[in-house]
Amino acid sequence: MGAAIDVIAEVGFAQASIRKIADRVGIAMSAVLYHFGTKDNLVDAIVEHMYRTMITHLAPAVLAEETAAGKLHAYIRSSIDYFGTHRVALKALASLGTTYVPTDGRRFEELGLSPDIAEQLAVLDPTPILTAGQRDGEFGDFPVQSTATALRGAVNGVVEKVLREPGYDAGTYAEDLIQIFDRVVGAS
Amino acid sequence: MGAAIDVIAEVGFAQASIRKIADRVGIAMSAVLYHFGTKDNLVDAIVEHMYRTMITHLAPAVLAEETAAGKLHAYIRSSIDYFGTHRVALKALASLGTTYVPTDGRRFEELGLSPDIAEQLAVLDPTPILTAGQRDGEFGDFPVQSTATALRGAVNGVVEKVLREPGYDAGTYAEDLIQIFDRVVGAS
Amino acid sequence: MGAAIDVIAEVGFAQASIRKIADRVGIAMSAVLYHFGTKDNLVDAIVEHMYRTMITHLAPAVLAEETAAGKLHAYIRSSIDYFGTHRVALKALASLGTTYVPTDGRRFEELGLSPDIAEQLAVLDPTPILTAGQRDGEFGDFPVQSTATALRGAVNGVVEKVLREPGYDAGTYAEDLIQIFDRVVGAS
Amino acid sequence: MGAAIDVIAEVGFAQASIRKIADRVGIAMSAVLYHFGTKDNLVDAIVEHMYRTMITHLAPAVLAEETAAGKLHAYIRSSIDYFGTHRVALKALASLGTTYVPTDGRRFEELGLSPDIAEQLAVLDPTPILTAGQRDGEFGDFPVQSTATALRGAVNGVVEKVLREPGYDAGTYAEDLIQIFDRVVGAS
DNA sequence: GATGAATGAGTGTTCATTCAT
DNA sequence: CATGAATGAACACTCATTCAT
Repeated sequence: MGAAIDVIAEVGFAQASIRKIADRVGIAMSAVLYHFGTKDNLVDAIVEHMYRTMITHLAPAVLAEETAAGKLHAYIRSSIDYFGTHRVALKALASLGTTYVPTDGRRFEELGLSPDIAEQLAVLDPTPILTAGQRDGEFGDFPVQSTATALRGAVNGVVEKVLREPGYDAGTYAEDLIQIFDRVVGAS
Repeated sequence: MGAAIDVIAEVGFAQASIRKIADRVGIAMSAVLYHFGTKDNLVDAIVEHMYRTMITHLAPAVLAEETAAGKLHAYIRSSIDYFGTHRVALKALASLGTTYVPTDGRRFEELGLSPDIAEQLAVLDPTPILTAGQRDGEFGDFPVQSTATALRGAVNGVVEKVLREPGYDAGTYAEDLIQIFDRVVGAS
Repeated sequence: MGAAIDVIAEVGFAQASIRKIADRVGIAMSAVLYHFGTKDNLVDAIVEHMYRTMITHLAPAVLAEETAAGKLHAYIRSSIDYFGTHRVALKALASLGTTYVPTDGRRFEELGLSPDIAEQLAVLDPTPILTAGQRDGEFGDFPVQSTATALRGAVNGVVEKVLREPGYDAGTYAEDLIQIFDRVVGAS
Repeated sequence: MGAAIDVIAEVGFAQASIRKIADRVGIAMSAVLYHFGTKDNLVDAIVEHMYRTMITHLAPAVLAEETAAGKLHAYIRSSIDYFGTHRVALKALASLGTTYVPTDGRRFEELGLSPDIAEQLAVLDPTPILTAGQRDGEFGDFPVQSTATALRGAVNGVVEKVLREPGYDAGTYAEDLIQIFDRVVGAS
């Protein structure tokens, strides 16, 4: 699976044949299919694996914080840190997201989403943080939904940057983003 | 080319064979290759066409404004308006961006970029607007580069939203985003 | 047709498409077919043209001689001279001979052979010269048929040489060959 | 590979598609590509196989002889014998030689030439035999290079004969050729 | 548990030929 | 007289999948 992610990131999912993946590990192509049964299953497994990795990176940092501002900062910092340190996996996921169409009816977003994952995945959504902060008077007045969307976009924007400019300093961007969104939510 | 964009948007570039594209128009597959010569050329033409459409949508609105704030607002409004009204083309472009690897050495970003297009394309980058606004005292203090990246991310974020939620109200998001970034740049 | 010969010689008949030939002349591909009707007809015309060129090169020299030895020497000299000076046409003919299979039932040898050509083409066969020389006592004892075959092979051998070694000195080979076959036929 | 040779001989390399070859064996076209990977590789394998067959036919007979005359006679006899009994393979090789252009940069002559083959292949060249015979006084005076070229041409000439006249008696030609070239080299 | 052989569907591309203009 | 558009057949090649071993 590690090899699969590497290959997908390198050549894109469209060109990532099972044979190439197997060759990288040094086993026979049919061995891959023996284990996963189907290419769809392989993709499923990959996506699920990525979700889990992401969650274990992000969740603890956010949950450790008490205040809404703390959670917000942790969300931004750990997300961007994760994006900065997992470029290969990210590139693979980006390729999958726009390329792969499951043969069964499912949409891409439903892949690898066992119920427990779906639950924990909520941590990747800043909306609840913003809502709570506003409700508790910690934040000022601002449009919650749109700000959440903007925040997610701004965070994801670093992916593109990072893929295009290998030397990009994601850390600085994270701190700047914290300052920017503090201003937006009017953190007191 | 319209058909090609549709097909790519629907099934993704990886599954968008020339045959499927031709079938949609009702002509022979070889007729497509007769006109474009190569699948690469077809992609080139598509990308260039999209860039042109985008530019004709965005540039006039931005250039019509005098003040940096005006330009910023126009940039956000027209971008999101374009994204909201060209979802299919956008999905196709997204698929191309992550899937397509030109057979010659060029990188994806260099596709369809005749010099005149590259020049005009600068209007899609908010950085010069922010820089000018700050220099002329119209805006306050904020990290220009990171804000530009965040803004682009926030704007692009609507693409994802719009693709996932067909009924999404992009107009409201645009106005919210204007308000959000006014606060960030400290527009006086 | 000149262009056709050039193209065939350069890329071989298998890769010599009508379009490439037309491009070289600077006319439309369909114009070629307008004149020749069919690729088969084009090949026919080419082969016939080559035969005519060959005959006009070889026949006069041979016919000008009175004695069998003179004819033999002229045959060798003019053949090899022709091969040395028409390498391109020769290469094309070689490619055609081994590649082209007429769609109608005819064999390759029957191509471009109008009756008048077939008649004159006899001059390319050394057999009658050898037979006459032996009958008239000018030559000694030797197996006519096999010597004719060997002579033709030896003469044709220069084609291969000339194609492989661009600088090959065909003139010397011709004189050596005359000496060699004088010895064989026991020319008095 | 046997089937491939047959097909190439019958319809010429240009028309010898992988599908036709596979059909003759009764397997799927993709099975051929599974084993050879590429049409180029298939041709490589064929050419090498032919060289090996040729060498095992010719080399022993020539090497068994002690004298230059003996070697010369063996060369002529075994070459023509091989040509007479391997007409199909020969026709295929002729077609390949004039039609096939390797996709990588190699020239046709470099195909299938592993070093060991190249070494043994020297036996197909009569030049060393002639040189040695002249040096040791066994042969008289004659132009070595041109005679070698003529001899090779004369030997190859039988291929054409044999392909055009299925009943041609190659054995007699071989004996005649021995007699002819004995006269040329002035064998004592 | 793992593999190599084999396959059929599908890919982009080339080509000679037709045809309306 | 000549052309550009269009086509169907063929091509080499890739791929996920099956299956006997």
